[in-house]
Amino acid sequence: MVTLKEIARECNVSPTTVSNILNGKPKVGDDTRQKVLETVDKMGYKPNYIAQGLRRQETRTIGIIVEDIAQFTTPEIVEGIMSNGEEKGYRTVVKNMRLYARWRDTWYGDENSYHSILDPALQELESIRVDGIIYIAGHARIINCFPPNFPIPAVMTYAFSKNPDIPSVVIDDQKSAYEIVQYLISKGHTKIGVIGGRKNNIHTQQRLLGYQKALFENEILYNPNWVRYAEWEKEGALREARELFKTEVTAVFCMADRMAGGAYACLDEMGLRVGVDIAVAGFDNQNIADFFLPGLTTMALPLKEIGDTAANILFRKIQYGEESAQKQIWIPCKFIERQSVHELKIE
Amino acid sequence: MVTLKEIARECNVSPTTVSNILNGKPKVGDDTRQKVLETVDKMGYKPNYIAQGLRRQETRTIGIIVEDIAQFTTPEIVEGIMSNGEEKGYRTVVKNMRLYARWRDTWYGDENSYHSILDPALQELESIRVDGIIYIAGHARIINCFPPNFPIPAVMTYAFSKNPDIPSVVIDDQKSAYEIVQYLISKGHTKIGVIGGRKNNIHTQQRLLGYQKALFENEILYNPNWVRYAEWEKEGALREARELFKTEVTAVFCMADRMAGGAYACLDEMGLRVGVDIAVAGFDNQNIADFFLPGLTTMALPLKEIGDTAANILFRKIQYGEESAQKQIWIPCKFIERQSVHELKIE
DNA sequence: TTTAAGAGGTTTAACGTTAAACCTATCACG
DNA sequence: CGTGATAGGTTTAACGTTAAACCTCTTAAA
Repeated sequence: MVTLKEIARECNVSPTTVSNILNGKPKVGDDTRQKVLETVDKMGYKPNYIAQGLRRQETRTIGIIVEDIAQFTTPEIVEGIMSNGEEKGYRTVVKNMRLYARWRDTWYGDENSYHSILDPALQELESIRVDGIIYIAGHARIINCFPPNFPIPAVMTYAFSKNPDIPSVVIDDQKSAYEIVQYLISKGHTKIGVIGGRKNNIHTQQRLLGYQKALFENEILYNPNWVRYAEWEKEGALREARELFKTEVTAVFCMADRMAGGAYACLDEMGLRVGVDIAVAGFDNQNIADFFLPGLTTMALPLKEIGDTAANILFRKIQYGEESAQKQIWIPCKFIERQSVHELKIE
Repeated sequence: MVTLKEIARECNVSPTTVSNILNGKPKVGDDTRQKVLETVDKMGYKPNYIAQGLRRQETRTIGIIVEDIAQFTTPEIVEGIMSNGEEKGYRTVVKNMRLYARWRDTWYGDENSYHSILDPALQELESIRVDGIIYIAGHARIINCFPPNFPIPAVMTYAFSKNPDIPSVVIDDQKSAYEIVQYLISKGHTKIGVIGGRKNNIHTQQRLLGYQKALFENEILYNPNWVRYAEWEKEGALREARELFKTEVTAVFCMADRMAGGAYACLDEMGLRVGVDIAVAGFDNQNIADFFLPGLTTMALPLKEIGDTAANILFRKIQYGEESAQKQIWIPCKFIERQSVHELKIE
């Protein structure tokens, strides 16, 4: 590979001059500049970022740690970070922990095995000397990821950090659930079932709060028998839906589109029609939602915005040392209306 | 950050000795080794990969260029590459070109604007001094990506390279299409429609060949009126399905699950039932397929395997300079049976 | 007793770039 | 005519690591 020195020798100038020209420093003659630029082009010189990084003591690289790159929420957050970083001249390195691939059902294994995956990843990002780190959680909860006094600027997304110094950018579960349940109520539904995710999961809890708040504000009594839990999966939701639809509910709020799939399947079994006999609302706007028949009304996760916001916070910290005042940023989801919720006729 | 020198001073040995210990070189005394390792641990030393890379002239990093990280085929290929690379001690850097985000409908813009995106990405990977590059195409075709005599070992996936020196790992469209059409025929269908992707796209062409081959082997006449094209999207497929189902076809082979969604929607409009009145087969096994009602019978793309295979070829080249004998590797898809294809009753 | 072969290191230089300090010729101005 | 400023450079050293060459002491064998 061609180096600065070779360009310098070819042009009879010092390497420093070549470096100055390529970095737009002043104090270079016009003809020298032109000759050097021509030679750079001719010899196909590519700056060596490794050497630059060593000398400048900054890599202009940020690390992204991802619990699972194949998890449907991840790529769009990554995209949000990358397109923000690109504007500011930063590269990105993605480390994939592949948690789901490793522990499909338990998701985080125990704390020890989680750290046996995480620590090498963190180690490596430190060794690459990234200027900052963004962590993308997969199936959120509170994560004990960055140790106290972690030396590299870092931001958590899609989950909260146990280390309170680390800012978190998360979706506003409660508000979003509140909104979609309000919508169900506005369509005349009052007997509204819920199929939630894992029972003690923070998302499930928050969305349940939003549901309760909407009921409360409309003076609808909360009925715990209509609230069921299904581990975020279609099969579980199918199982729970079979029980739920034995009651008099006219609508169901599923906390994931995947689980709405279970509700659809159940209603299909029963010979009932979604959006005619029973209303179904989802959550996520996962790409599957558009393929349901009828289309699934749901809340779209603001994934790109999460990535973008996290990147903004990180870069403010990297570039100006600015600590984010607000440690927890809640981003609202966006309501997507399709055809799975009908107006309830008043008898 | 702690450096080798500081560890060395602390232990009263030379930096070389510390380096030797950390790199498992022989010729170090047991007590020196132990003292150094303890100090490394105590002072929290993290090797500086930047400096290592400069000195060793290898970065143990491979670059992945991705047309679109949010494209559903991409993350799993990336995962395949990463998990292979990780085993061999290689890091990965992902460059996202975001082609789809930029040119939603045209996909590649013209050759010039494509290169105005690609070239900086390639440049950058050269500047990082990656040891090798894998390109992941999004919406495949033949791609003019790596120039002749490109100095870094490279592999193309999901599409062919115009540069014949670059090995390509692609799915075996023809064989896979052949298989699924054979399956339709085995269920008694002979009047089989097709909804293809873009007309001149290489995938469409190859899958059409597979379709024709299956017909031919079963002595079924090819009827061009039953073959329609829909730009890989649901809406187009819905439009084409409305025409197609005016004919006497009893089954349709859709070249993408998304397009099968259009066929389902059309049959729903017509009050016909998938897997009872009309059989539908898809292609991709995109995550949506499992949510169709009834579940969509389709061919699963071997995405992880593509990534894994590409990485193997690349590492053979990087580590042993071994040129891949076979420049084009075809990986077959896997048949996934669900309920969208029924046995045709003989009248 | 001499020699050879290790064990257990150390010293030096280099990877490619650039910050900081330094040098020289030219020109304007009091 | 001397001084200072400026344009247009050059030289040196350093970023953190490691390959290669070198050194010294001990031990065993001839």
